[in-house]
Amino acid sequence: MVGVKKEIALEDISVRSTVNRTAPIDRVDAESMALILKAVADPARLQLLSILKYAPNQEACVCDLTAPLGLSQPTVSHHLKVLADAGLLTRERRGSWAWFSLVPLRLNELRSFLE
Amino acid sequence: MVGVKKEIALEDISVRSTVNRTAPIDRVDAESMALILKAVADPARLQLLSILKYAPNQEACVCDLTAPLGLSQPTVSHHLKVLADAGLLTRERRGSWAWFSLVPLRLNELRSFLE
DNA sequence: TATCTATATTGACGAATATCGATATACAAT
DNA sequence: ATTGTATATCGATATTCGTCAATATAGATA
Repeated sequence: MVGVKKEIALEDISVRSTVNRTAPIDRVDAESMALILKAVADPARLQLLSILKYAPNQEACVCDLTAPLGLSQPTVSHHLKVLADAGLLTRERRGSWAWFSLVPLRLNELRSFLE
Repeated sequence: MVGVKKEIALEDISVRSTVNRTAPIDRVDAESMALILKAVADPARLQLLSILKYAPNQEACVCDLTAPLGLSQPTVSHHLKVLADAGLLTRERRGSWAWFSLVPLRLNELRSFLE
């Protein structure tokens, strides 16, 4: 498994985590939630989410995001991919640009998990 | 700075993160929030928080936590320290035992940050 | 005191992560 | 086709993280 990138299977989280709990989560559910939380638990990625939230149409392209973060273009691209893989952003190509948007439903899952 | 353990300064987060935002968070605030999110973004620590939530009095000692997690005692102790350093748990000694409790206020900060 | 038990700390290890420069790819426009 | 721009991927590196075995510490009890 060396060098194999882990992608998040969205179904793993979406269904089980939103159930009203009556008992502690098991390891499987905990690992699913940890995946989405890890995606958010980074200062650069928190800034990206926050910038998108306050952006017109809640969307932006990579070129608008490198400057406010003070990070290189590859690094910003990497963080956007992590967020997209976690289902928190969607990516849409328009000409040369890649536009990223928030996925409110996914963010709600995060919120509702924390009750 | 090699080998120096980072501890979270609770004041850094508690004040600024609960303010109603009108603009994207800056790097400093993002780093503060990332600290508490990192503490939560681990399957073992999510299980610990969840177990405590459903425990009588929302508290438990280390000896009750190693078995359900399937991890060694030092590892569980480590995770509890991470959560306590993030202000999410309090530790109280009673005789030989160390009892850990949830800090609801701190968990609310986490929730309210995600709006 | 000595001993037992519960918890914390240390030291080490492999795995994962954040970052960048260099490069590849995709698309647009000449 | 060529050139230019925007984005993605690759390769490397330094750092952080999760885990355990071994050990240390704290407190209870004999």
